[in-house]
Amino acid sequence: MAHEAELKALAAYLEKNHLKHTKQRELILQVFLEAKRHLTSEDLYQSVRQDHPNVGYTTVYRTMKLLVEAGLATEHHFDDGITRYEIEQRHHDHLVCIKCGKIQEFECEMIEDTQNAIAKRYGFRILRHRHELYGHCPECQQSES
Amino acid sequence: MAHEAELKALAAYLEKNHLKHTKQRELILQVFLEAKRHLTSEDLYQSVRQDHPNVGYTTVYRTMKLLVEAGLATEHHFDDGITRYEIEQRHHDHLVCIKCGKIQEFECEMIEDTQNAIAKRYGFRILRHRHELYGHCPECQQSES
DNA sequence: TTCGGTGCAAAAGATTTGCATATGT
DNA sequence: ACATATGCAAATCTTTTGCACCGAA
Repeated sequence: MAHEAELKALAAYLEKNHLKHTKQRELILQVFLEAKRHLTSEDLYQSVRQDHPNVGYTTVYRTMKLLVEAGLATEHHFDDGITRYEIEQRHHDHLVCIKCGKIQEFECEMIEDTQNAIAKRYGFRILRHRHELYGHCPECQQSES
Repeated sequence: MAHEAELKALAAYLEKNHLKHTKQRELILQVFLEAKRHLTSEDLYQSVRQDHPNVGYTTVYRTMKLLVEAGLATEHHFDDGITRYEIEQRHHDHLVCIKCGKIQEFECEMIEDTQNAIAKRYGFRILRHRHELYGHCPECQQSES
């Protein structure tokens, strides 16, 4: 069974907060970690139900919130307004194809410096950010007339 | 009556597309332009209803989509997932206070250059982007213990 | 007169909540 | 045993749609 580290992190978080370690929570975390990134709640629900048809929507929603709290997942709202979850990992930003929906991640430290300068100018204390570039991916450019 | 330019732009758009120039459309545009930025549909609906209690939600939603089409407004999805509209103007990005909700706009050309470099690396053609910094505004930092 | 527009109510989609039951601790 | 978690159904919230009626072109 994979994802030892995450399972341990979940257990630690649950214990620390006097919450219970249930089959469902572990299961949803597993499915989430195994799946490709940027899942909607619906995606997760469907995947979970394949093996465990008795799990409800409610539990998926509640568990994803919990995983975000525990620092194991992050929530994203891209421009279509649908909530997506992603595995928490090193910070990065996104290139989103508005034709096929593909999401490409990228990292860029140079931008982070610039952000700090902007924040200072307005007196903000930055805690996090989003930086998303929308356009056409290479494949979709090919299929353009 | 203010906002001559926008009203004219609306009229031109309507005519070009064989759509009708109605009281409601003009009214909603007026309210939108007069209000402070980053309005939700709910905000708009409430404002419009103050003077014209007969206007329906439906019309507000439909009109805002139309204004976006016409290039008079832009749609934003910040991290709370609620759709907000903003007056279309020179491109800029946002600093969002996650305590009081204040939104500060900023512009930064340097970042744009970096974006182009990233896009080239992945072969994307960028059409638009979002860049949002989340944190605490100066006022909210003051009131921190 | 004709076709698009409006407003209501109902539908739809995503997410949350109430509650009785089930299950970790 | 006790407190939290679960799953269902119902409730919410935001946005969209169907439809009869209204109004601009």
